[in-house]
Amino acid sequence: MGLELKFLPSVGGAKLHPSVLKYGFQYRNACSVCPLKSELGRMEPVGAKRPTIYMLGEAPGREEIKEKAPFVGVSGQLLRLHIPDDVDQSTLRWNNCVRSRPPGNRTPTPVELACCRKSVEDDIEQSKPRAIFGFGNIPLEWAINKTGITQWTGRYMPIKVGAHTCWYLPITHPSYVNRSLEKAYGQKAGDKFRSEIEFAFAMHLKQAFRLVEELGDPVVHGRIEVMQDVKYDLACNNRSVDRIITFIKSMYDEEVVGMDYETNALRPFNSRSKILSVALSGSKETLAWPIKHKKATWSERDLSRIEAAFEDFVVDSECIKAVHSLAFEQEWTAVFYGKRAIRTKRWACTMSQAFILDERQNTNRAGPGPLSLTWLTQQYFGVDIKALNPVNRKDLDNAPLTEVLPYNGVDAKYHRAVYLKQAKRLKSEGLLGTYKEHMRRVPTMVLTQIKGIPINQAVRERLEEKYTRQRKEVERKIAKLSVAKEFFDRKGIELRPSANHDVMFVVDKLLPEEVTEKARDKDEKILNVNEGTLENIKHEFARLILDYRKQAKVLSTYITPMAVGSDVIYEDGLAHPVTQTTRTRTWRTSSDGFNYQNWPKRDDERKEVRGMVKRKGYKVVSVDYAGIQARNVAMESKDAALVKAFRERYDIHADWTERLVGIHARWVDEGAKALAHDKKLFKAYRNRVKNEFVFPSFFGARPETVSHYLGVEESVGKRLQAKFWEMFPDVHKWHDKLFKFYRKHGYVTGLSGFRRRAPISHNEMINSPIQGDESTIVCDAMNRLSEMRKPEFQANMEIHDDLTFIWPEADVNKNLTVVVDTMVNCPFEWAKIVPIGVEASMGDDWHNQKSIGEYFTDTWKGSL
DNA sequence: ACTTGCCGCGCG
DNA sequence: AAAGCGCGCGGCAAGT
Repeated sequence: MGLELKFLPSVGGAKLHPSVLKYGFQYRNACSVCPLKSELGRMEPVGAKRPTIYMLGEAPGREEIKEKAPFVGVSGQLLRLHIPDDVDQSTLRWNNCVRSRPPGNRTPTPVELACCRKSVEDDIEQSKPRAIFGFGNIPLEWAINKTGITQWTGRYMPIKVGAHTCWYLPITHPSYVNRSLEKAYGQKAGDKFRSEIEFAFAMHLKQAFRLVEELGDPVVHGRIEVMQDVKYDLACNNRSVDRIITFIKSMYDEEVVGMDYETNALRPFNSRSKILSVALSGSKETLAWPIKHKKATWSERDLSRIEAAFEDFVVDSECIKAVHSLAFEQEWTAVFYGKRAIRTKRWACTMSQAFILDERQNTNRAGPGPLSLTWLTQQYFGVDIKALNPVNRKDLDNAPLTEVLPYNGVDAKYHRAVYLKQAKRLKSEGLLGTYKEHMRRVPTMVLTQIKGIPINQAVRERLEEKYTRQRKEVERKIAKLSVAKEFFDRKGIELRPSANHDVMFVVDKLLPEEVTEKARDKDEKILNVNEGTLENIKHEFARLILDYRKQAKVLSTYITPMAVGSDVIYEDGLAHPVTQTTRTRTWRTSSDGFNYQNWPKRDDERKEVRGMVKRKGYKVVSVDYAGIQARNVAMESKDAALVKAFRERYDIHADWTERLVGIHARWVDEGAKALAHDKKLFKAYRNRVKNEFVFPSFFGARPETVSHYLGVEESVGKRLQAKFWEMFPDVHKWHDKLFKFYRKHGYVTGLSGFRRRAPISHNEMINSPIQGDESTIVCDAMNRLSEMRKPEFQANMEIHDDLTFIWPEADVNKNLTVVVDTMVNCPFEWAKIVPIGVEASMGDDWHNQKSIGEYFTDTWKGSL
């Protein structure tokens, strides 16, 4: 790496921050070896000698050096603008992680940071602030050796700087706010914030000042506190049995017990899957012991005694069992100790707590995020317990027990500790009810995961053969095109239809005149080669690429991964995808490895892949809520016209199709004439109105956008939408109300009580309650069915508005009656404002389903 | 060899 | 021309 270590002195003795240790650097003579030593004007910290808050930035900029004061440039002005008026600024002290200016305002290097560290640490140690506000990623990394400021902002944690313990509050850097303004759009007139990022920044800053007043004294755990009272027993002899069983028995009397398994696999469904060790943690002591770890030398009899005692504990004990990622722990518990153990109400999940307290996370980012135990221990105890213990997590079975067991024990101990911290916060923030509703989902989803999805391999093989053949045919056709030969001549490699890079080259360089205006942006540039672009290219190549993608997508995403021996098909022949409940920012579930929620359905040919979900002698029955999101809009807005529409079965879309023709006949040139007598055509136009006007309007689309969708002039779209709001005024008012609520509280919430926190865009504000309520209704029905504790009412799949079951043919009527009854009788008072409807379809597989009935709350008589 | 980011596209 | 929202996954390119 490019670290210039050669000029760094190597002297031992001083207490070093890990990031400094990493570079083998010592503090002595720091300034004389600093790469920035020749830069002009080293800054001194300014402000209060004994500050309440220490404002820590990244490095001085040009203005700061000129004025000899930190935070006076553009970013500093923005920051000062948002410091609440009631803050006494004479109690602040200002400094940067690097005190000289890196040339061109570049990010300071690790060496530069290391050089300044001692001086900044000393200053904090001497000035003893109650809290440090760190602006941006650099101070965050400086403080806790972790990055990800957009996810850390708005949180807080105890931190130790030198000998001084205080709070650390990460906040985004004001320059990030300034940059966000360039991209911001749709600002409301008279709004004091120029973007939602700016609003979030101001809110987090205000909240930080408030927190400093409210938080108690910070406590940071070091290695000694982490390991304290963590015991383990690896002797595997008679005395171990007594000790472990006595300990397990003592846990019955605890209020809260931390619990943790170490396993050799993520899922318990294969014969090699085993629980390696177990740890329980009570108020006084934590104990970890081996189970099936390679190095465990239990006699069969001794191990079965321990297992029996533990099973009794899991099934019978009244204490709260606190784990991290309950779904994971319950899957293993159910498979190894029985399903009856997981429906007790005394489970707690620190990951779910964290999700309810702050759902913000970047699901695209690899590595531990805000819901990980790593983050939580950092946040609540100022320590990363994973970083303290270097055991190889990926191969615990081959790690020595002297590493596995302490690791296991520390985890269990902190499950308990983090649980207690978060339980307090949930209570004080009024989120216990939301947490409880969330926790109901976990055993339900776990039981669905265990139930699994049957994949018919004969169907799969036929599909694989078919689509492989079709893909090859398209490949051959593409290879024969002259542009493919030209591509080879120009690039020296064969054209790969799967490489968009290659497709772009052909489109851009070889077919420029084939590309219609529509496929270009205002600078005549082709921005992408997606479906929309390729459809507008009048050349065989574009058509063939689209065809190729269809075949390839279906194969690689849906068919090939379902093969026996792949990582989604287990030894039982079933797929066991995970239905995640702590992932989306709207309270929907998501489906993981494989994603059963996005299997083809709309495309007439490719939807046949659903035929793989099939079990001989069984029927696949899907029951979906009809138009649930539009009903959610009615529930949220209580708009009289919309409510009436649902009660009287008035078809909004059909109505507005006719109105649209009235206002703008040109839109339906041929359609206008057909409306009266051509049912199929009318349906097509109704569909357009539904998807391009009615729904987008409910969900916050601007008139410009719906105009574009419909292909009418903006003035027409504007007029049309104005009329639409005349008909549904309270929907429009509800949009506005959401915005006001958000600006007041910093989050939006649905009728179900979940929260989505800043920063969020205007349309996200509207959408989140809709999706949240939708999910609450569907998952509640799924919960109530699951809680009947009969396997037939445990859904195989949940897809946002749909529950799917796989039943023996003879049982369908009996079972479906119960499912429909449960689904239409939604217990939430807020949902009762409109009738809810479900539609059931049935088939021999998931593909060949036919509608078998529609049932509504207000007409349901209790039988099919 | 592995991670990360982007694109493209499947669903509600 | 076009931001209604929410996801997961496969392929490729580029970085380490």
